[in-house]
Amino acid sequence: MLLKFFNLEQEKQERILNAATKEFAEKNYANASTNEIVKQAGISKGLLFHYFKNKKELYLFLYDYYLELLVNDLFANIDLDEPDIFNKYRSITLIKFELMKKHPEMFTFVRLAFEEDSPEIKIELEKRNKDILKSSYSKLASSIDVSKFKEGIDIPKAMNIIFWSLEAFGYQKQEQTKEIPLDQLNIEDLLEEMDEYIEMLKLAFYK
Amino acid sequence: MLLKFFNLEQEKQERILNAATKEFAEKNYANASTNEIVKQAGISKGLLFHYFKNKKELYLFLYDYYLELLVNDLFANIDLDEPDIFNKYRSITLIKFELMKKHPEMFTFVRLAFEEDSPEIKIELEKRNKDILKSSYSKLASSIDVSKFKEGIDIPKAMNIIFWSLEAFGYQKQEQTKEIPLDQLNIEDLLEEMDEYIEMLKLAFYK
Amino acid sequence: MLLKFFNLEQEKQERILNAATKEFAEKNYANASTNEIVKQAGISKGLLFHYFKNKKELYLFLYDYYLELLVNDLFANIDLDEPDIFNKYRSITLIKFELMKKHPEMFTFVRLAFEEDSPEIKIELEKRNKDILKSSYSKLASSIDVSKFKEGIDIPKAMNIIFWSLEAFGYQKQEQTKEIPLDQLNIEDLLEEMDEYIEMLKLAFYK
Amino acid sequence: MLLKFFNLEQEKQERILNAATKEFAEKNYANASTNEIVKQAGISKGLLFHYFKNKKELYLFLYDYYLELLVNDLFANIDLDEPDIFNKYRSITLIKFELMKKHPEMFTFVRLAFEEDSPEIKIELEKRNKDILKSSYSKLASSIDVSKFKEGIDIPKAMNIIFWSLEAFGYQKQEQTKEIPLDQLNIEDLLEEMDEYIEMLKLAFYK
DNA sequence: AATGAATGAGCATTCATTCAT
DNA sequence: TATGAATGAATGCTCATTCAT
Repeated sequence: MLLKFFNLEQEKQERILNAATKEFAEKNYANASTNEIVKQAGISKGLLFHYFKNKKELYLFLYDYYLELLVNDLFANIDLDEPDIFNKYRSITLIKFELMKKHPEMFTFVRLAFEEDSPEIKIELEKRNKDILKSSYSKLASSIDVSKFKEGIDIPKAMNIIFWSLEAFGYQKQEQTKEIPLDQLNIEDLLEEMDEYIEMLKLAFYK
Repeated sequence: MLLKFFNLEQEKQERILNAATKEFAEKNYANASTNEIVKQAGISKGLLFHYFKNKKELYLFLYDYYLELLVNDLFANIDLDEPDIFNKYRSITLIKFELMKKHPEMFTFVRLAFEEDSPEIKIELEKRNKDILKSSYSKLASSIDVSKFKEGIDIPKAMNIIFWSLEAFGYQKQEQTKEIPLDQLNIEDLLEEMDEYIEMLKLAFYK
Repeated sequence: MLLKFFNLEQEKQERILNAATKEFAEKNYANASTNEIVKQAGISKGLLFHYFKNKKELYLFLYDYYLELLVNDLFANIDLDEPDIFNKYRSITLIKFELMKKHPEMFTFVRLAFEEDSPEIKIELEKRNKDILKSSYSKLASSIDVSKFKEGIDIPKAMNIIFWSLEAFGYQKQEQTKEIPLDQLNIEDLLEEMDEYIEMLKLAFYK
Repeated sequence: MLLKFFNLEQEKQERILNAATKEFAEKNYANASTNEIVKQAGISKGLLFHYFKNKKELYLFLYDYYLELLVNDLFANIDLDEPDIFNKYRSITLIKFELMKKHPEMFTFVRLAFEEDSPEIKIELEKRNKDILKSSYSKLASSIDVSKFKEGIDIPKAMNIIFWSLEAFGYQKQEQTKEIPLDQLNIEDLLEEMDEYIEMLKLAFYK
């Protein structure tokens, strides 16, 4: 059913995708207006609903589309066999910030999607996330060399602490840099601060 | 201007508050319908707007009302002079979960408020939060006995890791217990698991 | 039925009258809000409708009240026996402008009433005006010394031209002076210009 | 943006225009109900706002539409080079009454517009009128042959008197004929009476 | 006399979606 | 494939008026 959409000329596809992404990223699902989307995309009302049977499907299509893109980019750039969890997490963060710099609208869209409250959407989103996150997580956790951890430590819990701390650090930075124009975002500085946290966590949990 | 509302008979006040809280907690600000609220509260269209000049004021009233309630409850039940950061944080969590059990709708409302995207609301919310959070945080951090921390450790960073980890733990549990009927929520078990994390963090950062 | 109102303490009567006059003068009948009136008057919703059974009756009461006041003032200050139509009209204009200076709100109210479009009101207003205007006109026209007019002239028509011209002049001035603060209104200047028109009309129609 | 509207089938355009004109002419801007308009026009709520983004734009569209129509009709039927001010004014009046007979609702609408009090509208209307009236007036006054006026007379003032008197005459007649079914309006009689006024004014101001 | 809580029909406007062309 | 006219339920909100106290 969505093949139809991909048969459209590339350029029109992009206009539609960009317009929709922007609108959803600015307003969230419920507040976004299909009217605004078609206006921005320069297409007719009918056409949008020709390709996407309703607003919900359009939204979910975008979500799937970007999530795949994100995951692909992630796995393309990461060394899955990296045994050190800190190195691994460090590169994930690096990739994330670079993506954020390259595709800010997509990034905001996806982040907003995680906070989506509209009941119709929420359920669908959670379904998708459960699978994705579980499989991604296991891929990331798989090759970790647990022998580096101190003896007697509860390794899953330790990894949770590491994960939560670095995630929270990243989120905090994202919030702080929201006002800063993205092209001035200095990734070097970010990583430097992150490394200090990593050092502390290493000291805590590594032999 | 809001004194008017408090002069209403207790029972009607509650009906209105409950109906509004529920609606906002289920749908967020933009999606919530004042129509639905009055229907649920069993009052007329006009009455709602007699007491709250518009949807925004109603929402913000609820937010202020609950935030005060939350903060009061917190500071009434916490020992501010407790010098051990873990003990302190542990009791905060305990209070939070008990509040959640007692006033689940209020809790969801406030949590949702933090993720609110509607621009008109967001700004107002941020104004309120900046003050509240800053003052609350400083009250909580004030009496902490830093002499318990290992020599040479970056204490603010360590406290961040502690804060982030326990916060994330709480959040994760909240998510997991969302499906569970709240009256079956076993706080004992939660605390037990939390204590394991606390133990690990103590080992990591305390002398 | 309105006796009730006049039994109120003087000061409250005035507060109500002033508030209502101001509101109607600013917004016209349909747009005026009884809510705003009671707020301005510092009385309760119920009281207003205790004294005036509805908005319409309040409006019409004000109209009657002011029209009588206006007509009384006019006839108290004018020499009805003045035989020269120009002198007579000149003094009417003088009185009008002085009234306008003294009671601007009342004046605006009455002027607006003449342009009222709300169907319910319009009919009532027209009923009142027909009587008032007819009787006033005849009083004004009665003592006029027609012997001053040129022979062979159609006197009623000539008086129409005089009446229309001076009325239009007054209206035009009123429009022009709308922006000027009323206390700076220079009546001398107005009369001087008016006298030039009067001179031309005398030349045209008088012997 | 309004081209959309003109692409509608003629008949539906007219139904909408007529319904709106009638409603505004009967009730003025603030009191007119878009609900009533769509009901009268036999269209859906949404459609009206598909073509006119809000009530204000609809109103202003009608105003512009009719004013242009009026002005065009006027200038198409009037001899701009007619040097005699009375002849010129006489034909204007003739055209006006014929228009009134042909399009009574439009006429009432425009007349009412001049008395509009709603602030949002008033400003827009005044903007439009300032230009129109100025340019129209100058076109009408341009070719007047002032050599016909008596020596020593203040010509602008004389022209004011002429203008005011004939305008007032027209207005009075309009009021009087309001109750009369328009198709019985006898323009001949009107002109005859008008000519008597004209004769008096000529006698007064012409050599 | 005086209050102000309560009503509910009414308002303008928005919106996703359908469908004839 | 593409248009955009058309729908009508739903939205937040206002208002004059009533009525128990």
